[in-house]
Amino acid sequence: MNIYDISKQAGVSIATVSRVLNGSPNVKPSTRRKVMEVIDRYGYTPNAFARGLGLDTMNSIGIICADSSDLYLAKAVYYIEGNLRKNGYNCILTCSGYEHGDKESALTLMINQRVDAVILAGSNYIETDTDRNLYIRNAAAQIPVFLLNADMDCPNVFCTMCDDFKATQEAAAALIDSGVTDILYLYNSHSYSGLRKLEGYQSACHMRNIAVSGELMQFYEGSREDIDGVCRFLCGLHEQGLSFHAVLASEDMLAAGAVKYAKLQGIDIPGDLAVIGYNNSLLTTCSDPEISSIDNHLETLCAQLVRTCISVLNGEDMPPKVIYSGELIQKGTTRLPVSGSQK
Amino acid sequence: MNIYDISKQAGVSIATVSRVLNGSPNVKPSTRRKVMEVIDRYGYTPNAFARGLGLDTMNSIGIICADSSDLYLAKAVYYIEGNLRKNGYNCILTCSGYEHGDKESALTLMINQRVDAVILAGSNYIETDTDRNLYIRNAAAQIPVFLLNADMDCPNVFCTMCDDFKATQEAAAALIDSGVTDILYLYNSHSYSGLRKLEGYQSACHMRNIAVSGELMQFYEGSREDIDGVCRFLCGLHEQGLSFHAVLASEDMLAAGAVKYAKLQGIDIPGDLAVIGYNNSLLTTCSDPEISSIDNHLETLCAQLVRTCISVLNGEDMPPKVIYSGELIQKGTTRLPVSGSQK
DNA sequence: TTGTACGCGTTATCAT
DNA sequence: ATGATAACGCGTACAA
Repeated sequence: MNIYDISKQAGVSIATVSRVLNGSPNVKPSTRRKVMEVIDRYGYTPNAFARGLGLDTMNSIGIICADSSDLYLAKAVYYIEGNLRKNGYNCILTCSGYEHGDKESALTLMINQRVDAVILAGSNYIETDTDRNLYIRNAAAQIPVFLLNADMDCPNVFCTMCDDFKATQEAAAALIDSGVTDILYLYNSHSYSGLRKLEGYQSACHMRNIAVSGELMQFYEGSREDIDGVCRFLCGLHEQGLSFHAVLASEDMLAAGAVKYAKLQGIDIPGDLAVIGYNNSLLTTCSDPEISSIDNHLETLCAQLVRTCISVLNGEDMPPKVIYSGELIQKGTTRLPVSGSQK
Repeated sequence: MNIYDISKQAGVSIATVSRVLNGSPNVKPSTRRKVMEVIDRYGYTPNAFARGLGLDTMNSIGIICADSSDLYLAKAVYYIEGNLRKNGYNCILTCSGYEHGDKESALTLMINQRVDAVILAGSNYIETDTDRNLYIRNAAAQIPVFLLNADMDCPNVFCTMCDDFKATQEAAAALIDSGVTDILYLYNSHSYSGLRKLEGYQSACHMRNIAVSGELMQFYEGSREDIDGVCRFLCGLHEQGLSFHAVLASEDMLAAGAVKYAKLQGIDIPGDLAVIGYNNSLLTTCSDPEISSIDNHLETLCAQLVRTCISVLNGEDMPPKVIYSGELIQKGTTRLPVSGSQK
């Protein structure tokens, strides 16, 4: 069934059918009824490909993330997809992994699919070496690009992010103010936001006149799912004689490992070891005690990102950057006087 | 830049350009080089919409799941997407939620997008009332439908699943054989696989001549993310005087709640309470002790599902059902003599 | 080996 | 208010 068949059955031209289909006001009500009746009878829906060819859009938007099964990214994809669909857009999903080349080819593929826009979810799409971000710049020359939790100055690139620097800085400062001077900063990503968090930690130390020791900034190389690995990693540090009375982690999963470590070593939480995670994910409530964590309001971020996206596609002038604040949610692994987000 | 522009620049016809583009052998090497050179120079890629219109496919497949941020479904989406992409297909993702009407409209939308096939991930797409599965039957009349973890007899519907009945039955039997006669079965879904698991539990009880008490089969109505809610729920049962020395849960999240409950009540795990979850997800390792859980080999399932999908699209004759076995992975919340999967 | 011409199913621009 | 017809850009019979 195509538009010709419908037009014949309804005794009108294809132009009229098209008008009915697209809600044009220039159709006599009786004609509209007649056509609609035929459309309904045959359950006709216009061919999306032909429509796409004519309009040069199929109303679809690409979502690229490293790994949609990652707790945090999964949430992001979910929120973004839902919001986009509410606005009449389809979502083409690609998991690019963390390798540079794969990220680049994922983006190319997406553009060749002729999506209206592309969303890069996760800070890992921006690297410190600006040359390696060139492929995003090139993409932005063709379609608008939206970054979640990453920062890039480039025409047609729009960033929606949480101020990870400030959030981490405040959390670290709160820990210090509570009397802990040896905070272990634990991270597992060199991404843009990974570095911002690290800087936040360092900044807090400087502000409080505490020497930033290299040993207290530990990078965990293991799998993003290996909580036990984190536990072992910390036990290793412990055995090497490294002393720390707080763990500030760039991800909840690392914090969960820290809690396990403390239990294994018989260290009291939060008495002898405070633990703060990041993302305020399901992991924080699964752990015992529940993990204090920085919430970066992902749902709000995603809603805002999609709002920006839709507006840009509608030709509106939009700010290239929107920055939200994070917030420390205290649970069982800290006992800090005030909420870390109130400066 | 379109194919006409390229053909002019290369001094050939569009047919030749098309042949080069699609790797036809009937092109003189020198001509091919000449055309390729122009294509590369302009970075030309064929218009996907026009291609789609002509070929009646854009090589895209719809993935529908209730909630892509759910720990289990997120994994499923990830595995499926990766495998499909390896085979040259794009994935259009939709989260339908758990409401019947929304599931139906999600499927309709997908079909109108003219995807080559649609994958329904999660057992919640098949309901016990067969009338409510009619929309899937209708969809299958148009494109092949692939179900992950659900069972349906219908032409053009292909099911890839784990034998949840058997896995649960074996786990329950193992618990009983270890001396526990009051196993609390905890579940939160009336989906197809949810019921199969419940039946597995009941079957094990029957096999071991244990009366199946309605009180020992508890449905948790709260949020899928509220581990604390589960904990409170169990505390409530405890206060009401319900006695149970094992919890068999249809999902890891419920099991995590059970572990919390035991700790709160000072109940020894696994001594006085054994706990078994389902899915063997990240939650099992976050908990302390780590949670024994039934692994239904999701990655294998997804790989198989995609294999079937690709084969069907290639016109091969494929079995409508493929059923794998689950496997009990013992961790800290049980101490059963042998692996539950070896009967 | 290469080129011509048509079909794919829309939307949009003209007339009428 | 309605109809005829030209794009849209590609793949592909068919012809050469």
